[in-house]
Amino acid sequence: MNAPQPALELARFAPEPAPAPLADLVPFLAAERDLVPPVALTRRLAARAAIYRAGDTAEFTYEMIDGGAILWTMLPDGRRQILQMIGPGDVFGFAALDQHDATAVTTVTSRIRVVPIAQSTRSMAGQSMLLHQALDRIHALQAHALLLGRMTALERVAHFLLAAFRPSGPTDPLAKDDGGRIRLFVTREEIGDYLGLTIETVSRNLGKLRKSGIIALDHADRIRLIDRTGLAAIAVPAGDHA
Amino acid sequence: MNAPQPALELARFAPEPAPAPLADLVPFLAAERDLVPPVALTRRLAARAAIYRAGDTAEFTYEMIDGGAILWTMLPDGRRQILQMIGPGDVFGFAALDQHDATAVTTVTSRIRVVPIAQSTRSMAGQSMLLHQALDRIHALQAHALLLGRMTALERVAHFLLAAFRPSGPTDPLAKDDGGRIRLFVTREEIGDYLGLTIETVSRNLGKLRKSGIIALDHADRIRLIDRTGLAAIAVPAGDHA
DNA sequence: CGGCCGATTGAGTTATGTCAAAGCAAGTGG
DNA sequence: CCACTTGCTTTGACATAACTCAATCGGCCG
Repeated sequence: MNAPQPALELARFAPEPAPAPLADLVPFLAAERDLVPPVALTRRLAARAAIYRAGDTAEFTYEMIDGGAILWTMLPDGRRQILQMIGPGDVFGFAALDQHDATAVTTVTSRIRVVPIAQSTRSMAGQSMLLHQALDRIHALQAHALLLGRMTALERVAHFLLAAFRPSGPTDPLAKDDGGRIRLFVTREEIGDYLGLTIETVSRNLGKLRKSGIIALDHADRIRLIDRTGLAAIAVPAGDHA
Repeated sequence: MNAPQPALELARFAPEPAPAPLADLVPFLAAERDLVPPVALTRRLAARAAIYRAGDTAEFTYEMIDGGAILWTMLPDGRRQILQMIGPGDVFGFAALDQHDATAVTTVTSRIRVVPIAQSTRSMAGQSMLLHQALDRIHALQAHALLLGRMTALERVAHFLLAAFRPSGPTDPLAKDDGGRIRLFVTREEIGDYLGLTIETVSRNLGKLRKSGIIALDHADRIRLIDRTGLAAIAVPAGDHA
């Protein structure tokens, strides 16, 4: 469980030519950000592009129009925890009002609306919106803490799948195809880093769900949901508690 | 790792005579909450008293004046995850604007300031305060996700101790005595449920830190910090990452 | 003093991690 | 168009950290 090979880790997580964070791509905003309200613009990003990185000054909030991204923190030795899978409709980047404490990277080609933070915090409506977003985030993080601290690998994977099969509501990092079949836009490693597991454990437990007839894996990233009730039963283990 | 004995769990977590949530103790606030600003009052609670429970209507925010509390969620089968250890200065109870998604219980005799939510959200200053509190919470929950998902038992215990030995800043569930010696107000079980470990693992790793001369355990709940640097080195494993 | 509750310690089990070898698609260059 | 490379996934064999079960210890309170 301890320190992996640094060189390898570095190669894996540092997008090689180190693409400039989005904030750098829109420096002109710095001048405009104190002007009239609707100062916001939409940018298109390629897959695996950094939106911002831990340590960057937090100057903007972002809204995922379409596409997907992941948000993560990591330990100095490279162990990584993915904190959120960002999908259409999600607002992010407001975690701290000074410096980002995590890194956000797209998983697929995405369109993102960029809004200066100052603009959001100025109006009552903006503040209220941010507060609601923040409370949602707290709720989700608390649920995730329960998952990371107290659930088995199988339960975690079931949870992930259940979220993935939600009818394309906000916060899914994947697009739903036709009836019940989805395409995953995240690798096993990302699923593992989200669930606090290794890729092998993720793979084995997906296999277990396949063998028990709850899902079908047409291909590594094409999954069909066969037995939603069964999946839900695993995700939320019934207990005779009051 | 699965479902423990329900009867036992129930007995452990349900404060026997089921004390009324704080909200019930101050029903008169319901009438006053729309009046002039400084409608807020301080209440004193005994140790192990419920402040609110998951499912209760969220009508108030709370500020711990002095004392301590823990905040938790649990699975239907009784597995519990403690989400926060609340100490003097901490504001809590605002996690959702409709229903509480967690349960808050004092660990020691406490004084708590109770403020109607409506009052906090009305003014710009109140909203701004809540937003800041929420962002702090997000930051802490993200750090905790990294701990739960990616750290070893020893690292988790080291983290907990480091937080416990912080100079009585907000968010410690324990009071500092004299130089470097603290008294813990939480049981091993609570530490375990906070760190995603069992009591035995907590105990063994405290023992390990004791044997390596980093802390001294005068008594189960009296700890002396001998080597802060050593403790910090364990909590944040050095890595040669960029 | 005796009982009780929490903590510690020991012994054995197991879920998950680690290391390593294939397997499989998709892409690339000859 | 095919052989090769590449990157991700799957599967197997093995190691181990953490859990489980159980006994003992140690304050504390009546």
